[in-house]
Amino acid sequence: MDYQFREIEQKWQKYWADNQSFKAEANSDKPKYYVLDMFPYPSGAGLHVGHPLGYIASDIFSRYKRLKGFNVLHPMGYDSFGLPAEQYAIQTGQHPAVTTETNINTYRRQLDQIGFSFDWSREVRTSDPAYYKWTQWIFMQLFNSWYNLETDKAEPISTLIHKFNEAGSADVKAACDDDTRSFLPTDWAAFSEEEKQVELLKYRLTYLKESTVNWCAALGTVLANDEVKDGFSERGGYPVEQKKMMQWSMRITAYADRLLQGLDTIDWPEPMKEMQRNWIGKSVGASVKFKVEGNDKQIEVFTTRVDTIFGVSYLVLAPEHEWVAELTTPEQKVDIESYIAQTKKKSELDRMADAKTVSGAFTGTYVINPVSGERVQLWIADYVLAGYGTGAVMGVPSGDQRDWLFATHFNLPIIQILDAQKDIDQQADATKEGKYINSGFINGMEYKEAVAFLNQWLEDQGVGKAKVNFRQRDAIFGRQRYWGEPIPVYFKDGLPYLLKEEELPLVLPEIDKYLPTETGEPPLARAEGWKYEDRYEYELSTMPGWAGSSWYWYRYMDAQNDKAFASKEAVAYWKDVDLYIGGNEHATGHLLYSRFWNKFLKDLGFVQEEEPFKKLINQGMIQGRSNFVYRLSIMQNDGNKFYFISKSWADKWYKSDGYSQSLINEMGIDFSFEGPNKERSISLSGIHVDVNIVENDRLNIQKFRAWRPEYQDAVFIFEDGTISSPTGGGQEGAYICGVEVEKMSKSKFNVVNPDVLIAQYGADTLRMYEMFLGPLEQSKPWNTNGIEGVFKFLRKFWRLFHNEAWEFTVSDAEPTKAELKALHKIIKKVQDDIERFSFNTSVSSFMIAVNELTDLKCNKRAILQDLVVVLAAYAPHICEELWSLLGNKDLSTAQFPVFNPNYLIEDEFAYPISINGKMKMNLNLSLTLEQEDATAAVLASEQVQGFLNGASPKKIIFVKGKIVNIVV
RNA sequence: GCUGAAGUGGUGGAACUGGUAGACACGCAGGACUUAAAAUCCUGUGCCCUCAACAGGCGUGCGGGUUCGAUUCCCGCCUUCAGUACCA
Repeated sequence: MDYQFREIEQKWQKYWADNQSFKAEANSDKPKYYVLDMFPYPSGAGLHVGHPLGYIASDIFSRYKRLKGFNVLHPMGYDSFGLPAEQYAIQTGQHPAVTTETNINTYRRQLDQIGFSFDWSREVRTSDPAYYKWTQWIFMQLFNSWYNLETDKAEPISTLIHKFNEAGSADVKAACDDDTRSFLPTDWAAFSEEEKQVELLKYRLTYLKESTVNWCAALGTVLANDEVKDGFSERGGYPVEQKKMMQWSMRITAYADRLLQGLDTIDWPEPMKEMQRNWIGKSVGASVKFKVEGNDKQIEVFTTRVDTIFGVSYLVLAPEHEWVAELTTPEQKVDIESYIAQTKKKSELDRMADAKTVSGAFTGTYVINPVSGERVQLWIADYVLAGYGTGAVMGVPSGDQRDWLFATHFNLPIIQILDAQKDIDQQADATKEGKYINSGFINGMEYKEAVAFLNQWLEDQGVGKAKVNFRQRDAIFGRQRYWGEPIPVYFKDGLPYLLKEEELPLVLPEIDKYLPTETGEPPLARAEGWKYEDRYEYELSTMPGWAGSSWYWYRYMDAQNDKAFASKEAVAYWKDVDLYIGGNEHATGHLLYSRFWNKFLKDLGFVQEEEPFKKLINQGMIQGRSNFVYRLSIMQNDGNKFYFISKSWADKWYKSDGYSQSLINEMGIDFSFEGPNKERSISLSGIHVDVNIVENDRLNIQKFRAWRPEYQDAVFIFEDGTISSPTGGGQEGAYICGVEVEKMSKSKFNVVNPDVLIAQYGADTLRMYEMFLGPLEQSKPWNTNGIEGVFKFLRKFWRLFHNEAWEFTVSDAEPTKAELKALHKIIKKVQDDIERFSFNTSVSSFMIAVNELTDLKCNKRAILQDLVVVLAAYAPHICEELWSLLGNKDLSTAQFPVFNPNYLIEDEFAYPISINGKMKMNLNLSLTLEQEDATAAVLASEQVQGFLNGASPKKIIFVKGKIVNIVV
């Protein structure tokens, strides 16, 4: 029979499901291999053709590893809490759990059709109480922990309490809030329970604190920094403002250094690591305190160039700095206030666009440089950010271009501090070369010496010290939304307390509608009678979207466990993710938070590895490829007329800059409008057309007529200039559409649904075609143009096993040398390609192999059986069918054929002969020949002599098995 | 501006450590089969000159360099995409 992909694919998908063919073994002698996909948020739109790209790649890898003898864990699940379901619930009143369930079913159906080897017995859903019980449990562990800087890890809060009891706060080195109190053990003992809790909260790894948050009024919730783009919410694009609120936070900054160091130990794409490094933003420098003249305040600044401190000619505060009002002299008050008013008006976007213009205002106050005792002016300026460092900066115009511009603009002194600084009257020179001048006690020193000396000096004087600063802030961990994990906390006397472990999960209560209350409280406040022990108010925020995804890979290891998030044995066996495939949009969100929670869980001994994802691959984005038809509209006195003109005519139109009578004549259009503004009554517009009725940019006229009622009688001017008959029918020319690459979206009619392609070509073709498209990591527009080629390949492959009458026929004859060579070439190629994630090149190689074997008319079992296994990871259905036709069972338990290099050994090679590096001809030479004999043979060739044309070779390069180059 | 990735035929792309640039596929053109179309199969296909073949010239964003030999290495520049944004 011909290749019947529909029946074959359905048959084997059912077989795999019925037999649980891809269930990972819990205990196995085989080495483990864990392949993870970033699990999807099940959106209402379902999968488009871009989503499965990474899943296909990881599936090929998983199936390959299985054939190579690994116990493979390859699970799938759903990140099923999230805003869209809730927005939909607000609009329709439908419970988000219901729509989520529907969406998941759609996803599952679509995923199943593609033939993935997921172990569905381990499926997880973050919105399932059996799952979020453990998300809540981890939250509780974080609440019950503090970060000990001495041991450099998280510890149970009990060890901190023990320290407080024994020695008070003195010996404690912790990652904590800035406003912790100093106390003796006797003070601690005398604290009330409430006071103790207040103090401990400042140390906990998740804590409640009044913080400035990104408040999005339109979404009614706070957003994390990585959910805000240019002052607008990433989702929806609503304005975001800064607002002070009591919020749960995660003390991720405690792990900043470890998150940074860990990057050097993992195999991730460099850009991804770089993004995380930038996000964490570590800078090494010093903090220095400047005394304010006539006030007992000290302004602390952070600098990465403490060595330039003698060059300070002014100090700047951020306009939002809380001391600004107090430190402004009465004379300057008007200036400062008008400047602040001015900066407040500027949105964040304006501030960015304005980066080049210098602005600021003098407070009238002076501060004292602690190293020189000099008094310098205190300014405010919006180039200083309140949120970074201390919100105060020292200005060193000779060494920093921005400071130089500021000083020049406001006529402040520019002091040279290094003898190597050049042209500082033209611009700043940030060199670290040379020796210090005008720099008091560091005069004559060099950079390294000066930094070390100053850091020590500042510390001795108590006016500063070496300091490391991070850009990263603690992560806000609460959303004023319904569809998320409830935070397992209740409040007693205004203080937060955890639920008992056995009270988990704290299940989301039912509410009447999914909106904030009239008083602005989160939706959970609507839940009637929802109180802890019927008395205490629960926390009304829910967890942010990233909570459930920050540990899910552990749940897959032991998904049904109700005693622990995963058993110790399961964690000990699977350890970490060997290969993680997903998009790079999660660089600073999910991937950072996951590493943070992982390190925390490791500190407490729940998991074993410092890093959860050993190797990471980013699949590129699939963009949409939109098609256009060009509609020529003619407004005439007797009504409007429309012509759809094919692409080359549209091109001509645009080239002639619009209206051209000669072009209109050429197209044979009757355009008899007379009067003024003739050219304005005719216009051309490109209109998006559904890509599903276009094939290879050629419009399917009939489908187009049926697409929209108004196109039913459309008139076309085809590529060859002929005009369609208004009623359609008959023989018609080609209408070619225009093309543009855009985001894949419904409104652009460029969404390609995998279901459609699977119906037409089958899952195996889709899988291979998605890989064939290009390197996995590259972004590219989706283009269905080449899919036929892949489908033809699979038919050709099928054909190898069948005779002219489509009867399954294989021979048991001994394979020839050429056949073995073709086979072993592909074995090696696929092995190498998969190991380096170059899936596109193996698809080409499969085509070559099948072409070769077709030419050889090979239908030998000895060859084809191995070929089936080699192709199995890419096109599992057709291979499983052929495998069973060959009389075998369960391809998933087969072994990948062993490559034998002997079959590839050649005794001759067609050497390319080049003259002066230009290839001229090929010459067959024995591969046993060495330099001397080979060159002799080359020169003896008549053809070579012909090319030399009498010239005598100066030198002959001979690279065995590669090339001969004759230099004349 | 900074950081990162990329730039190869009409198109997607290949060439893995410097060694035959354009594999494989799409598209296109021609042919076979067919009453016809579809499907299938065969042939050709980087560009230029040439009726054509032979031969030749030019060709991996641009300009240089290293080398017997560069898509690959080095220097400078241009363009596109992504991330980031006054980070002290």
